[in-house]
Amino acid sequence: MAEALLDIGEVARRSGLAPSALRFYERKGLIEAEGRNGLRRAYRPETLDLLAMITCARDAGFTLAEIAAFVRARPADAHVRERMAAKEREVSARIAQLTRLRDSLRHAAGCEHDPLVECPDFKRALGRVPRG
Amino acid sequence: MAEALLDIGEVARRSGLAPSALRFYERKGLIEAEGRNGLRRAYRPETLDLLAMITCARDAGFTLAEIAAFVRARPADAHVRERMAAKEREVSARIAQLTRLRDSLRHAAGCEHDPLVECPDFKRALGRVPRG
DNA sequence: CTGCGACTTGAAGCGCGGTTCAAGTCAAGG
DNA sequence: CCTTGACTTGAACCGCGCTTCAAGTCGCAG
Repeated sequence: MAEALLDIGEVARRSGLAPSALRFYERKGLIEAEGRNGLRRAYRPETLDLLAMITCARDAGFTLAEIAAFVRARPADAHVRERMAAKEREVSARIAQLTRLRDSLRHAAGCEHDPLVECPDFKRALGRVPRG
Repeated sequence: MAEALLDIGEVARRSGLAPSALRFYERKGLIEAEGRNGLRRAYRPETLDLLAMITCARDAGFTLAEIAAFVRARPADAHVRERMAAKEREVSARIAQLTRLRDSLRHAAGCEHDPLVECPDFKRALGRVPRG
């Protein structure tokens, strides 16, 4: 099965990540090479799925350290599961916030207020009136 | 009306941002002080609304430079309006992505796969199969 | 053997979004 | 007057997420 392994260059091309980024992720414990072809890192094909998940989570605003914790998670690890559940709540909150922002942008595109920022609808859509 | 202006300290307290951040935002063109009390920056109360909007957008993943462009936008500025519309699409895409991530997390919390990352449902929920 | 080209390493550098610092300035109070 | 305390400044520093660089190593073709 050793021939099934992918060279770092191939993984880079297929994942859209730079080789330097892959090595960086390895240092951070996000991925690991299964072996080497000479000096070249050789990755299992599943690593591509893992990288897809990593970039998705990263794009979603997770830090690489957080992602590393997920990546190493095993089902037995109730502790990590709880962190996942907490993250789910975080993501939900983020979605709600982004939804408000989207609505604000949608309104702003057709609004006539001069310093757009002071449009009452725009402000209301953001829903933030802490106590200022 | 000069007495209606707020000291930087007050703005910092009410907005939840550090004074250093407010000065940083000023350098970046996001906000500006209306005047000074001695050396102290004095802000108009509306600045608090502006800051609420700024932090919202920043938390949503916009760069300060992007936000600065919005902040300076005027209704006549069709160019900026288009960028807002484009941003709205971006935000929508982000919401969709986060929704997928949330569903993945939700599933992961109860999944039995050992390296969680390799759970087929988890992967499918991420919906990323570019061509790898 | 001698290139060549794609990889290897560690270390340095970068852009972002700030914070922290030293040194200075101001208004108010004693 | 002198102190106090909150501000002022520019410059340095920080953590993150990488990229870039110099120098070295490998497999393969000719």
